[in-house]
This record gives sequence, C-alpha cells and structure tokens, in this order.
Amino acid sequence: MDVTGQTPPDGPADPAPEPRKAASIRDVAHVAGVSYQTVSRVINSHPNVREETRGRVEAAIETLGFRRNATAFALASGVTRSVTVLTSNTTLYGYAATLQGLEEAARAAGYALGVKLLTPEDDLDRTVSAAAATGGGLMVIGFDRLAASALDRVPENVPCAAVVEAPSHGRTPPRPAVWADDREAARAATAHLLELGHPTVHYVAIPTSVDTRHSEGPRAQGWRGALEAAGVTPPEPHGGRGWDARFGYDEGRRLARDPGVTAILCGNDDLALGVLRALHHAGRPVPGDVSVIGFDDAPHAGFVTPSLTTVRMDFQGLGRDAFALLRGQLENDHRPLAPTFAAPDLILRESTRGHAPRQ
Amino acid sequence: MDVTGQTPPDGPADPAPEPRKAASIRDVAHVAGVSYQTVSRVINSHPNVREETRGRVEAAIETLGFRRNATAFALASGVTRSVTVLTSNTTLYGYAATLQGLEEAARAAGYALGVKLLTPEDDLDRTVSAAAATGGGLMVIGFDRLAASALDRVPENVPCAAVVEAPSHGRTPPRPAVWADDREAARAATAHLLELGHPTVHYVAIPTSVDTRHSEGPRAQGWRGALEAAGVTPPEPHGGRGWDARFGYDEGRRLARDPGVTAILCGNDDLALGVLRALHHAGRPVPGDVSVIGFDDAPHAGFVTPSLTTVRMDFQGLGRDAFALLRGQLENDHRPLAPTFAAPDLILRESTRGHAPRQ
DNA sequence: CTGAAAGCGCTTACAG
DNA sequence: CTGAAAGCGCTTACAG
Repeated sequence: MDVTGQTPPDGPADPAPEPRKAASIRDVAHVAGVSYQTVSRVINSHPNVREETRGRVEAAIETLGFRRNATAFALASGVTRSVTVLTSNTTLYGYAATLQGLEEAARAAGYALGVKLLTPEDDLDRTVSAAAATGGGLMVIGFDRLAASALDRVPENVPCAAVVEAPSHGRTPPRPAVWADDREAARAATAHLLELGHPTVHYVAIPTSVDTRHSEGPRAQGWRGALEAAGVTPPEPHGGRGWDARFGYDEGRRLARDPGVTAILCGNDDLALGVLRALHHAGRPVPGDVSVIGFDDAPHAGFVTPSLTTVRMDFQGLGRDAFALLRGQLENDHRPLAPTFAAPDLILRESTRGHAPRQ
Repeated sequence: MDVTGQTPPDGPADPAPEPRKAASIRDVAHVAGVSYQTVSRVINSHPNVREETRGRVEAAIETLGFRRNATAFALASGVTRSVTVLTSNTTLYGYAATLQGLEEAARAAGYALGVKLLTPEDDLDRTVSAAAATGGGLMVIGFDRLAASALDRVPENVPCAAVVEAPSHGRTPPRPAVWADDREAARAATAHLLELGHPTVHYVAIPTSVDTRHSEGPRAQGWRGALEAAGVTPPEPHGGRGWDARFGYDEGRRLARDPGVTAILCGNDDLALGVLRALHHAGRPVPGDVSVIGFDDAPHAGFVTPSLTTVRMDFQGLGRDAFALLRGQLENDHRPLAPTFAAPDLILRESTRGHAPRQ
C-alpha cells in the first residue's frame, strides 16, 4: 500500500505554457485605443464613459484576459479589504467554526481572508508585526494564552478585533471583542447535574487564555460558582493542559478510579469523548453509573454512543460578529449592530441521567 | 442563559487612540537624517551600509514603530510570497488537515496564506479570477466537484498546484498535483474485510471530484476492484451525497435492515460514526454482528466505542508536498523533491472482527 | 558607502 | 466624456 502519486515536477504532458506576464491597464488601453485612465474608469464602473468606448475597453479586457492587479489597487487606492486572522489552531472544533464564521462574513463583505498560525516557536512580536504590515485588519481568535498575548501585542494604530473568552468581572479586553457567556453556560450545565441528584460535579478543563496561576477560565469559574451556590465544596479541577480526546482519556482514567465520581463536566466535546472512553475501559457505564456533559456541540457529539449531552456554542456567530466589529474600524461609515450570535444552549442527550444515592 | 458580551462599539474605556498613519521609509529617513534609499538598504539588510548609519536608521525605525508596507514591497519588488488556497470546506477533517499542512509549509517558507471558500452560490470564474489577481500562487484542495471545476478554471499563466483525489488510469490533473493512493487503500481495506470471512462488503461513499454519471471516486473504485478480484459481485454503493455523520446515519439505517449486511466500508470516519450509531439503534452489535471500517483516521476515531478501524491518511503531508510543488513554480531556483507524505495505512481497531458464516 | 532617478500598476484629483 | 499629471510606498539599477 505504498503507491502514491504526484504530477511530475515538469507539469502535465503538454508543453508548459510560458507564464507570460499579465496584461496591465496600459495594455488594455493600447488594444482599445484609449488612454489607460479610461480603462481605470471602466473597471471601476465609473458613470462618465461613452457606451461605445466602454464596449471597446471591455472587449480588450476580454481578449487580453486582463485582471486588475490587487496589489497595485491596494497601494494606489489605500483600500485593502483584507483581514488576517491570528490563531493558534485551525482544526479544533471551536477554532475551526469561528474561522468559518469569520470567513463567511469576510466573503460576504468582499474581504480577502488571510490566516496566520501562532506557534510557541515563532517570535510573537515578529509574527504580529508581519501580519500588521499587510495593511488590512487583524482578527484574533483568543481562546488560549498564546493568542491572548498576540492580542496584547497588536500595535495600537492597526485595526483589530477579537473573539475571546468571557472576560472576568470588570476586566475589558485590550481591543474590541465579542464573547459568549461560557461562565453562565458552565454554571447552568453544572446546576443541571446537581438537580439530577449528583452530590458533586468534577471538571475536566480545557486550556484557557487567562493566567491560571492567578485565576481560571470562565468555564471553570461557572462550574465552581454553581457548586458553591449549592453549598458543595468544589473538588480539584482536572485537565487544562490539552484539548483533545487523549487528554480527556488520561484524566478520565484518574477520575474513573474514584467511586465517588458520578458526574463530570468537560471543557469540550473531545475531552468528553476521551472521558467516556476511559469510563468504558474502567467498566463504569455512562449514564448508568456516571453522567458526562461536554461543551461546544461538535458535529459528532450527537452520534457517539452514548450520545453526548453538551453545551451548544455558536462559534460561527461569534466569528461573524467579530468581523462586523473589525469592519466598523476599517470603514468609518460601517456601524456594527448588537451581537447576533446565539446564546449557549444546553443540549440534553444520553450521557446524563438522574442519580439515585446509594443505600 | 442568554447573557452574552461584546465590547461596546466605541472600543475600550480609554480614549480611542486616533489611528495615525503608519510611518514610511521617508519618515524614518527624515528622523535618521539619511535618504530613504538608505533606509531601504537597512531594512533589506544590504551589506554596504556604514555601521553608524545603520544604527541611526534602526533607532529611527524603533522610535517610529516603522513596519515595511507589504503591499508596496510586493508591487515594487515583484515578489509576492503569498498563496491563496481555494477550498470548498475548512472544517471537515480531510480538508482541515490538508490546510494545516499547507499552512505549515507556507509559514516555514515565509509565505502568507490566504483562504478563499468556494461555494455553489458564488460565480466560480469570478472567485478564481479574484484569487488569481492577488498576484501570488493558487492552491486548490480538490476533493470535490466544485473544487475540481475551480482547478479547471485557473488561468494558465497563474502559478497553481493542487491536492487531488487519485486520478483514474492514464488521466492527468490539469495542474501539477499530489495525491494519496485512495484506490489502493480502499482495495486493501476491502480485502481485509473479505479475509475476515465476510461474504461481501458494502460501501458508503463520500462525494467525489469525478463526475459520478460516468465514473466513480477512487475509494469506490478500490472497493469495487477488491470485490471483483475476489469474485464477488459488488452491491450497489450507498451515500455519495454528503460527508458527515448524519448522512452516515441515514445510510446506516437502510443497511441495518438487511440481515445480509455484515461488513461496511465507509468513505470517511464521520460517515462511519453515523453508520455505527444506526447499527446501534437497530440492535446490530459492532463488531459482533457487523464490521465497519472508516477512512482518514480523524482524531476521535480511536476514542469512540467501539473504536474505529480506519485507513490513516497523511493529509498534512499532502498539503506540504503540494506547497512545494507550487513553490517550485514561484521561485524558479526551487525544485520540489519527491513526495514526502506517508502512504495510507490500515489501522486495526475494535470495529472489525472475523465473520463466522451462520449455520 | 550614499544619494537622485525611474518605475511597479494602479487611483485620484485636475484639466479640457 | 476623455486625457495628462502626480502619487501610493517601496525597490532596483545608475551615479558618484
């Protein structure tokens, strides 16, 4: 099974068409027998052009296959209509869905979208600087520490907006930003588990954008708050060092060993999947013995067995709204409206069930 | 649960810093007391600059917060170092992983990466044209019909490469491209099921880039070929109209009704998840009664229960290699080497088991 | 080692 | 309605 393929470096069989230079407005003007300014008027649909002239120019554009050079346009006009999104991940569900919302909104507005991945290896200042030098706006998906630092480093005079974790009481993101109420969502999910009769709820955390030496993420805060409101002392939270099922599995194994554990809230659905798997391996049926709630409502959450009770998050809506916020800075006539994204919503499925206290 | 947040449109509390214009090399030159050409030499690390002059210029750059305007650089120098990837999806595992490989390779080479989503609604020619006008290279992720059409429409004189489905015998992609051997992978997976004792294997297809009125995708071809080689008449394939678990679930329900179905190959892991779920609902245990194989080895495939036997695909490697192919066209001194991506690999897990013919 | 000129492909006033 | 000029912020020769 090792046959793989590639078109030979020399390209397809037919003789490689020499990459002749693209036509410019001067070429078009020459063919159409007008000055190049007139060509500019035509491609910008300026009203004051004689119909017959316009026709000649359009014909020339067609025959030469002219496409306006976007770089020259940007430099001369000063309008860039492009956004670069800074993110530390593109494949995790929350990031990918946010990116998708961003892309949709950008496309609808006629903006080009660039993606620049943030990595711990690359110099953050250089990365942010390079992105800023593009001339367009900057968008940061600030779900983790790395992205939060990037957001802090965006030069003041470059247009920028972000989607972030719900900020703590009284704190304001360094730039215009949107967020969902993760805190309230986690509180509600935890309260649901408590109402089901579980004596306490354990939490397996995702990484967060806040400095965990001094604080914790909004989802953890909501979980903690719900327990405290019910008068139960929150157990030590787990996780916080990774996003995927493998981390969930590792934490799940630990939790499975404790017979007192009957309810687990996970920071996302992938962690929950890992926890489910660990509980299965430990012979602890879900939801018979343990109830599990995920977070995000990723596409597969409803199709695993047991299907996952989870909190649906409208990442695409966040992305759209964040773009509107940025666009407001880029085009001064454009005023972003109130948020349009949907609030988090607890989706009840098979992985949770009422808990009857043991005799 | 409806509290959501957004920074007020006016921005953070502190008075919005007026977006003063970015400094140009002339500004830097003025502050440093040199001509702007000298500034150009410094920012391009040209050797012939007196140490003391260089120092003054660098100091001026620092105090003014100068960043070279990428647009002007591109226009003046003619080097773009940017790639726009055309894709009809960014969230499905195969697409997202390919994109990630592309991004990594682009970043390593110092290229900016743009993403342009292909949709059935937008005019394909306009979309492709707009992307081509960027001046950089074009990259297409050609896993579906829409993307394949986009690839066909890329003007001959714009640098372009693609990652595609394995082309049929003797056919060549319209542009330099890389591909994994999906056909052989599907053949091997099917043969494995046959060796396990299953009398036949059913197939739930993903959409494909080929015109299904005249042909079928490479994965389907491999599945069909394996059956025919074993002397069994291939049953009618299912699916082909969607990628996600819901489609898999619908097809799974149909298959579950047929007691003769004991082995199912799915075009990807999401479809397989849906099939698993449908079999569960129909009371047909996996792998006890039915064996299921997925495709791609998505991150969660190993964590569902039963864990999914699947074909691991190196999408990231494909993305990297495709980028090298494109770079070869953009920089004429750069010669792409032989493919470096890993061949598809069958990963045996819990969802498959030997089949003992019923008495 | 450093400066003055021309130009990348466009647009935006300004003339006529 | 259409053309000639100046300029966007840089780079690449060309001088000295």
